[in-house]
Amino acid sequence: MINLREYLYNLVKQIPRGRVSTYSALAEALGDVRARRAVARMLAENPRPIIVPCHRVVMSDGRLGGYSAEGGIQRKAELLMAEGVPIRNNRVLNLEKHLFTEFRTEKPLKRLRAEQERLARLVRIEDIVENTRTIGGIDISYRGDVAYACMLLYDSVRGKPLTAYCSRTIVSFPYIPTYLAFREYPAIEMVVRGADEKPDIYMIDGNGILHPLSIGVASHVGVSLGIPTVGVAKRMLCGEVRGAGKIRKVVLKGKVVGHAALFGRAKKPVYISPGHLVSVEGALRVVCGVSRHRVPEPLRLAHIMANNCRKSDMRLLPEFGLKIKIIK
DNA sequence: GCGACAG
DNA sequence: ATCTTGTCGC
Repeated sequence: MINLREYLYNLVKQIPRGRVSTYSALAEALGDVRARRAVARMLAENPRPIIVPCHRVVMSDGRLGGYSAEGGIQRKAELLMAEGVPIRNNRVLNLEKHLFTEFRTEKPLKRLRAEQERLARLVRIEDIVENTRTIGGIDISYRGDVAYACMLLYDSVRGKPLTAYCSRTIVSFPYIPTYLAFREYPAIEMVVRGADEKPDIYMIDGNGILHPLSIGVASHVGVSLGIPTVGVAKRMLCGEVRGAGKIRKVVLKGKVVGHAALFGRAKKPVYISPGHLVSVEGALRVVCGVSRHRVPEPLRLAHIMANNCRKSDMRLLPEFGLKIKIIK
């Protein structure tokens, strides 16, 4: 996987002295304006200020934005003025005149988009599993760049958890809306491949085909590993909710791609969509079968376990009376 | 105040 | 997702 962070830092080095660029322009140079917040985050964590001149990156309206390096925003203003960029009231004057956007770039996010399009063509929305007796709920918790992933094997017949598989990995790819899978796939793959039990279906925290390119993290994982997956998200990424009642349809580009469902005493719905090798109705059925609270049990418990992994840095104590296995 | 795009 | 105290409600 491409190191987007270093790629960004190299783009920032292209901004000449006396010029400035913007978070959006850099996101565009990475290949998608959706990455603007990720650009801001990565620059906030810039380990080599001045060498990577992130002080030359400002907001689209000319305001300076943040500067978390030594000296703060005052220092950012001083550096820019010393380089000949006029600043008044923490704002770049005549931004157009000083704006640099002519980056030499291969727009790496475009390649990832192409990869998503390739995977999207391989998604199969049809039920291949008769009985989804066991479900593997997968969730990830983070501390900085450390990802604690948990797959919780859940017995949907007896309504109880069986085993928790936990792993710890380092992530480098930032969170960018619609590119979530590139951040989470490695950790998910590790926990799926490392487990010595195979659930009948996997439930993943995030969307399946309820995604602008029909390839949310659940579908991405399903196709990449050839496993049946269901996506369950707590917030809406795209599409429209139609109808009334506890279970409503979610429509995207004129097609029903999932459901918005209220479980327990929830006031906010969860958004259910097929990942791979399951139908829209099949995905809903699987989730309904294990839902007592807002979030379905396999994911709710996986979430708790992943959090425990993070807080204890993997020094886990037995909980819920289930088996815990650490994947190395 | 609006826009506010999963984790 | 994470940063965060006490507080509210079932």
